Amino acid sequence: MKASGHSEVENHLTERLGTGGFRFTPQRQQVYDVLLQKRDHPTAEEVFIRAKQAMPDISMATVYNCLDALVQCDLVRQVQLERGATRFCPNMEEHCHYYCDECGTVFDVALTGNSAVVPRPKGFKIDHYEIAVHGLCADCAKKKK
Amino acid sequence: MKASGHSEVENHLTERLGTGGFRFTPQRQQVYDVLLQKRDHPTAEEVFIRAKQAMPDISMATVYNCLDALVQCDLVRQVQLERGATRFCPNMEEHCHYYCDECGTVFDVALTGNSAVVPRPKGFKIDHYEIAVHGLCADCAKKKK
DNA sequence: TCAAGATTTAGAATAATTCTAAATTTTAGG
DNA sequence: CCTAAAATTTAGAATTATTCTAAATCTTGA
Repeated sequence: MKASGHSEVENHLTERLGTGGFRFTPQRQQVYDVLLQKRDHPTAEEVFIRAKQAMPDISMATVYNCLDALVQCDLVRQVQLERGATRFCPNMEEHCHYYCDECGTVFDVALTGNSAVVPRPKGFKIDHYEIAVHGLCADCAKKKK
Repeated sequence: MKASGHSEVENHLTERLGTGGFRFTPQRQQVYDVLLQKRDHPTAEEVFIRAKQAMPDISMATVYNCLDALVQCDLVRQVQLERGATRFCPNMEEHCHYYCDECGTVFDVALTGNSAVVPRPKGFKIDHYEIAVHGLCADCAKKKK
């Protein structure tokens, strides 16, 4: 099932953009859609390629602009897992990223109540945190054995 | 007090390099020393600049080579906090990184027993994890208020 | 003492991101 | 509806970060 129908997601997007002082634009919607439609933590480059399918004239600079706007609106997270390109993730629930150092796959695992509580050092005002778990995914672990 | 005296750190370095299939070299020692001497999570560029003070002929490619070797030997961690340059950290204890989005300062906070337990998804073989906490450091939080 | 393999080096090449300036779009006010 | 101001988009240049390459140098073990 595709998250295609208008209204809900789109309203959310418009509202959040507005709150952040940004305008709604078709490009921002397109970029957000790309992230929602395939949640494989794409890089900006990959988002660009996918967005071009529906919007052939979109430019790389715009993709970065859109991604940055979405990040500032708390609709999308930036994820840094390795040297090189940043990835983007539209899942705003508390979760960790599991990264396979062998094949590069990334997946989310929700953080439930008791797991992962970070210390609160005096005076530091926490905005958010990112947990990246490195290792071998089930498939690669099996192959290596 | 500087961690200058030979033997201990140096032995550890030699041993770890050996285990990882690497040779001990003065450059690797120098790069490791730079990381130990000022634990402010420098980028490769910063390591390069500092290393050159004691070893003017060292090259950037060597700095990367040394950092990579140290990372593979579990003597150093790579830390990705923002878009852009990777940082390096010689603290191998379990800890989180607190990053001030305003001024860019980074500091470590040890993870004590009860804090931060990541889920163990079936089949995934965890190698290590990185926790990055974003927000405002005490100083910047104060100024903003 | 020598050959093989590892490491270093400078510089070129590539990749990722940011910047720039002009064109376009959108918005609010009249 | 019309217009000026502000935001956004665009292509391409510029910058930054990292990787690659090939030649020179250093180990190391036979």
